Amino acid sequence: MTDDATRPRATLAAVAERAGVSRSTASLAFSGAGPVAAETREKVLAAAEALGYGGPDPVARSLRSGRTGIVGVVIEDRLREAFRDPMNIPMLDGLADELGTAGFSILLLTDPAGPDANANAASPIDTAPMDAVVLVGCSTRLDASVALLRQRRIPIVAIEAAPMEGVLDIALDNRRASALGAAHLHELGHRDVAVVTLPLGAGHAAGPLRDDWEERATSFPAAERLRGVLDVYTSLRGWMAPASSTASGYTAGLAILADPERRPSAVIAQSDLLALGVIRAAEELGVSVPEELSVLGFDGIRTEAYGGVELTTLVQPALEKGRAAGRGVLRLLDGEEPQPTLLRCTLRSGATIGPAVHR
Amino acid sequence: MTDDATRPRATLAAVAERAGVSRSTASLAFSGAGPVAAETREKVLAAAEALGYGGPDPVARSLRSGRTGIVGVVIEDRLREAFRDPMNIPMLDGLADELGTAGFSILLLTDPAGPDANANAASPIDTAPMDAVVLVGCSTRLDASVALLRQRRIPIVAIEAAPMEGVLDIALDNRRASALGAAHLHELGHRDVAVVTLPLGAGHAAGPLRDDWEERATSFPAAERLRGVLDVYTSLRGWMAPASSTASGYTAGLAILADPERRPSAVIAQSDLLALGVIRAAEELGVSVPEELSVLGFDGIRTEAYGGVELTTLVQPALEKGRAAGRGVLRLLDGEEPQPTLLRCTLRSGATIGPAVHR
DNA sequence: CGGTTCGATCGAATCGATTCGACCTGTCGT
DNA sequence: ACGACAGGTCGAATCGATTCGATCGAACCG
Repeated sequence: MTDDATRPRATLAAVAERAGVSRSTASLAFSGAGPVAAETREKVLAAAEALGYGGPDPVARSLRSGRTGIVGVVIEDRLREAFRDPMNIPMLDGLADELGTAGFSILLLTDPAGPDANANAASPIDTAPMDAVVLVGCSTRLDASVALLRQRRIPIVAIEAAPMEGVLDIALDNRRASALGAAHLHELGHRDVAVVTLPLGAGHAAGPLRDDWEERATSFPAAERLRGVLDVYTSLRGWMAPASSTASGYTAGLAILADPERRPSAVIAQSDLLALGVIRAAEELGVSVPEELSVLGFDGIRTEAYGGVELTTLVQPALEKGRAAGRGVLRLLDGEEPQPTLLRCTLRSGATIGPAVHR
Repeated sequence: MTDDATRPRATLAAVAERAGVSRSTASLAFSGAGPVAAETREKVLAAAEALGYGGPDPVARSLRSGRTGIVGVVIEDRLREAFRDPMNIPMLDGLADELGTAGFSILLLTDPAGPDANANAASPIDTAPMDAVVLVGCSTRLDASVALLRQRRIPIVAIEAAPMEGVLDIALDNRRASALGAAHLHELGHRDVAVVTLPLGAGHAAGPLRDDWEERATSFPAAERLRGVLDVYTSLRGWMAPASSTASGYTAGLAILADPERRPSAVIAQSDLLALGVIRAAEELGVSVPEELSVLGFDGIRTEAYGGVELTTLVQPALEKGRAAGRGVLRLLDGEEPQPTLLRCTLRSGATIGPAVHR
């Protein structure tokens, strides 16, 4: 193998010249489109080998064909945070699966700098080469970039975002599911219930939920899940977690259960990680679950890895969410006009909910 | 905003014409390189606005400049598997952090099809546009692709791979660290020890470790960690897990602890997830840790999210691993010749190791 | 045997920008 | 008042491929 790093990279033109054919023929020999005599192809391949030519330059090819084979996935967080949410992984997996078999790769686009970012600095979202974009849990902070993408005629798919014009929506029935769970608790007699919400947006302080939460919320799914609970329990105690994690759930749990006199009979946690944290707090305070306290989760994580409690929770089809987004991307790239998708969550009974006890 | 989706995307040439300037001037107006009269810039920007021009095409720009702003990260697994390993997340985070501030984005490249893949089908690894590549836990299956990357003059950084010519190596002292942990157990009097290894490669069957493991191993870090243990305990019982997960650890634990007569005094698990699984198996069999059984892990995950056992384990600097790789990429792209990095793991004492009890 | 068709190859246009060198026009210094 | 210099603009080459239409022989068919 000729592997001379000093020599400049060979081009198709050089290969063609060495093989004694035209550039067009050399191109055909590589791409396989169009008829090329076997002998000619051999000559071209031999010349390529001799020159250390590694095949056509992807960038040049993209320029001509108008396709890069890249789909951007915008995750509005540091990766660390994004992957702490266990739902993002099967979602990405479904996305990668659907896109991968169609020959596309995923470009990870994170918000390079927080809310205080320099608005003038071009972010990769605005300048990366890609054929389409998937927005994951995106807030209004991205509005400018979304407008630019639209202008660049780049198809956009949004997962669990507030519906936007010209953006294919892949949604979960967060509100309905959340209401379903709440209704279940209501049927079991629970009247004094507390909710631990997901972070509603950067403008909020973690802690007791403020009355004006709705107008200040920027996270669509977080708000929807909360609305679902309020559809059933018009008034209740709320606590906003700073993140979807067991640690935040633990803190919230301690706060909610602190005063034995004012202890609710059930806690609705708007993610399973939060629920696990609440349960740990209850254990520590000597409150037994589900006898003295019912805990409802949301997401449907495999709890086996987290210590084995069998959560009662609303299971979301995370893998399918990613798959649906992937299929949406492919359809859009094919020039079709796919319909928005609404996926349903289902209540899975575990061992963390029981009838309300009246004290 | 003019947002006419029917009209073809505007080009810089169209903008220039409408503004009554040459293409070169229009280009300068956008890029900011070179002197442009304020008035001219205004004209160009106005024309762009009117035509719905979203800025220079990234692909064309890349072709000219030779830079795409993309770094490929090759993860030889489905994403699902890759992200199940908790060490990959801080690693990726460190990588994204270092690369992101330099303006690069990460292209996720997974092995599109298993070992049975059609070797002729061009994979994204071979055809994606990128400036550099980071290999994560790569086996010999990628050799052909690596050769191609080298031919294309694309800088390559490998994390925890067997050292390769022309590839910048970012390594962990897996063997030394593993030996360190084993030596610690030895000092505490443990003589009868079992090891639960990471998957050594596709050719192996999970279960009792076979004598010929070394020649068939394709996972470099897995093999190195095992060698480290064997540096101290020249002979011991081995069990190869099919994956680094609590479930696999649990299975391994049950198998190893099944016979009370042949129960080892310590188990060396070559990842923390495996260790947690072993501990759960021990709990279930009524074997108390660390009184009756010592368990050593490897990695240093935050166990708080997994149920709260404080593992004694070898902590690897996962974030720093990613950072080092990121810096390596940047140096290589600057034409420097960075040195390979060797990062050290440290033993962190938790509550899962105790002195050997003699029965 | 002439015309048609098919297979193989080539030339040239094209994708959408960047950038170097040339050119023109004021302005400043002496 | 003249040469130097700097700012502003433009033309043309360049990046590395793909692809359409044209060309040229050879085979095939009636």
